[in-house]
Amino acid sequence: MDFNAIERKWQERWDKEGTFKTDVWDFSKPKYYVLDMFPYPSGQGLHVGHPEGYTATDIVARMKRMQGYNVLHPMGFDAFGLPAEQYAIRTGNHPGGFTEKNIANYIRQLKMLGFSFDWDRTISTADPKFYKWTQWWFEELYKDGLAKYTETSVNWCEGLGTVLANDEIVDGKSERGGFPVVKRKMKQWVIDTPKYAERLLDGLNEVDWPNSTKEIQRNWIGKSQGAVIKFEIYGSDKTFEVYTTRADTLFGLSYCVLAPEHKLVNEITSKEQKLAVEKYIEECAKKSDLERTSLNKEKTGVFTGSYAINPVDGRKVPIYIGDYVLASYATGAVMGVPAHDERDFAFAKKHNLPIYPIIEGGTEDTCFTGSGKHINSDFLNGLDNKQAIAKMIEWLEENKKGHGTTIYKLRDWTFSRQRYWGEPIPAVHMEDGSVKLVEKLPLTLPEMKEYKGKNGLPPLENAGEWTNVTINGKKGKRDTNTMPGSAGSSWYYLRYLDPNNDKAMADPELIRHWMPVDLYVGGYEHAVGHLLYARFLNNYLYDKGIVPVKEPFKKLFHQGMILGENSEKMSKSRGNVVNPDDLVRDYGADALRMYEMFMGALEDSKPWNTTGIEGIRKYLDRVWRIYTESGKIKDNENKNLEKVYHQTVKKVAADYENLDFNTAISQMMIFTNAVMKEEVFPKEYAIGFLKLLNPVAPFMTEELWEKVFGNKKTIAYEPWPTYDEEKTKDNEVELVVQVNSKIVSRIVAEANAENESVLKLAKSDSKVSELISGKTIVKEIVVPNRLVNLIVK
RNA sequence: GCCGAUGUGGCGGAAUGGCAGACGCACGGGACUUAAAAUCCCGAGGUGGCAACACCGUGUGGGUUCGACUCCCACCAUCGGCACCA
Repeated sequence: MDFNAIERKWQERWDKEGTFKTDVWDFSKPKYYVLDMFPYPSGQGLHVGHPEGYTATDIVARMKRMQGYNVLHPMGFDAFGLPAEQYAIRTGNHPGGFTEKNIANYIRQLKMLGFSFDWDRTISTADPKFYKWTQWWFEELYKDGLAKYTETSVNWCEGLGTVLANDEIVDGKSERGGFPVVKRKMKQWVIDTPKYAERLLDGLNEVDWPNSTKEIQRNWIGKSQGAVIKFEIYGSDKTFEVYTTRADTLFGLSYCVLAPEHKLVNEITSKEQKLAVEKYIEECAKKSDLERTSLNKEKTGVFTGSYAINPVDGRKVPIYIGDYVLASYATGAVMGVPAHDERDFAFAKKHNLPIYPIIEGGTEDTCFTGSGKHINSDFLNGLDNKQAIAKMIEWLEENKKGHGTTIYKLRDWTFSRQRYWGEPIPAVHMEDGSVKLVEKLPLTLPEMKEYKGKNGLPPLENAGEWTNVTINGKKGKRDTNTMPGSAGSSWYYLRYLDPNNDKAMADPELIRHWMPVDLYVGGYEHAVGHLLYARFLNNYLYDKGIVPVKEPFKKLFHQGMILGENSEKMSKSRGNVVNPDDLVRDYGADALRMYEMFMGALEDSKPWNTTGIEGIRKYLDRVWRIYTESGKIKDNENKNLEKVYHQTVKKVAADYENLDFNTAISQMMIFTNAVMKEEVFPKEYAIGFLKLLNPVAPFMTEELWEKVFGNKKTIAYEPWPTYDEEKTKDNEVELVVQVNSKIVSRIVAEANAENESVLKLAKSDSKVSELISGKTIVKEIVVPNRLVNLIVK
């Protein structure tokens, strides 16, 4: 069988006949929206990991079509990104051309692999028709006060010459390139995602997502309940606030620490300490995040010369600055209770500060973080931690010294990138310092002679006239930053519904009909970045009445990684990369799809094995021969195959639905193994099985559908086979008989027989009766159709 | 350190609390062939035994249960996430 020729034939046929075009306005059938995370079109083309997730969704899409759903199964390209920009810098060519070429190659490969995408709806985030609407929602966020242009402390990456968001940093280095990242103050566009923190947390309870992903998002949002406590400064009218989850330990206070960047530091530093404090601040500023965290476990700090007054007992305690306190979290100041907090303990030890135990179990020279009764704590004495926290917050609120509060770790979404190849931020900075939005969208990227930024400034600074704008006679300058990669990917799933609409993101009626996405499959690495931003934006669009649901992705699944044959991550340097083009040439797309689905559970990482795909190729050849050469397919019945056929129809559909493709394929193999033993393969079963196999191996099954059964129309919309539950079961079943939980025999009984008769049968078995004779039966256990267990003494 | 996941033959992996190892790969034997490949049939967790069969066996140690890969507790290992978040 010439699988290459067959696959080519059907690719062309599907293309020509528009087999997989979706009429999104056909509301007569139930909808099913099945989506893949769209790829960045790199110069290398697809790697074998891509077809894994794409085959999974394609199988579901194909089955759902046959089950009568109107299926939307689109594909597009996350086309802005660093490699294209670096290519442009290197060659002087526009990154757009490079990107388009890569997209064309991706489309070729995706068609080659037989994915049933509707190619009329494909999108590219770098297309002005698309990013017009990325810019549009940015402007809406600005109007609603959620996008802000402010001076903030940002993650600056010198190596990339740009600012990065928290999720783009791994171990204090940039995710791309691994360059060091430092904190820097810059005027930046940021989006107020923390405003949605609570809702983003709540929404996780509504969605069918992997637990671990939900947990990662919960940790990232980082909800914390505690109290803000207000401290007065001795001999001054200034105050500052600390945040603590352990308000109950206020009686154990021995000092306070402000972050080095805290705005009060200058004002409260005494003359004597000024030099030391300034030196310390300077040292901190120079350190990267990495140095400040991992290399600096020692709790450094400097005394400011000022004292705070403990609001609950009036005692004076010294105020320090120390970089273990983060300016960006909560109030940027903490209270030091060394007796009951490990970090405070380490700090106190280093700086010779007193330790006041206030919970039973604590001492003056240890750190006790457990629970216990409070002591030396006035009105808290005798209470446990939980009661004491509540009581203290009550006291603080009554005395106006503080209040209970909830805070989140989730930070603003840093939205400016100092790059060329991204969506231009549609804002103009006027001479008077105000910001005006660009009214006519899209604001397209200008052509450039030079794509590299100069002197640490964004490349668009060199765009000449493009940057200068006059609005109502007043001069201004365009924002020269571009948006992050996560901007376009935060809403692309809406655009597939209506990719050419120039009046809206998509027609409101279509959004109402098609959202949410029913199944979304993509890599685990997006567990926070993309998946959190998309949820944020969707929630926002929900508030604006644009989207009918808060959560955009009802069911989410992460495919695992395909490792090299040596169980290591595939990489050029390890020399263990396998290429989809080669595999399709040698084994066919059907075999590649089927093998990747058969390797193991979709979510697991699993090593590539060349003999494995050879085995699948042989299996497909065997199926081909059964249909074309065996002469077994006849109109006759064959009772021998009845049960296994109905079981197979049942199991395959259920497994596809649950994305358990490996066991679905096993079941299909069990079925064909049974067919191999028979002389007659009833035509009804042959057709049914072909339909079951079609989602996995679409090319070969289309060919057999035409060649063997003489059909002129595609199999893609043929009704999905049904099964008869009764016929999946045996009339007779074999039961295991145990005596004292040890298997001693097997009996054959009628299916669903009464327990009484099964027991009788079991006891009459010769081996069993031998073992139980002369003994007392203490207990009789019958598991219907499975087992009998007799406990004897 | 905290959170999450995983641990089963030579390998990839199956098993609503009920026959562990389905299905496949690799392997061994056989048929076909002058021969090889392909194909088809058969075998196979480990140990002992000619064999029937016996014993052992799902990371380790306990527990619940008539019965545990499955549930509970503790521990070990691997992977992923967060990490001075007060």
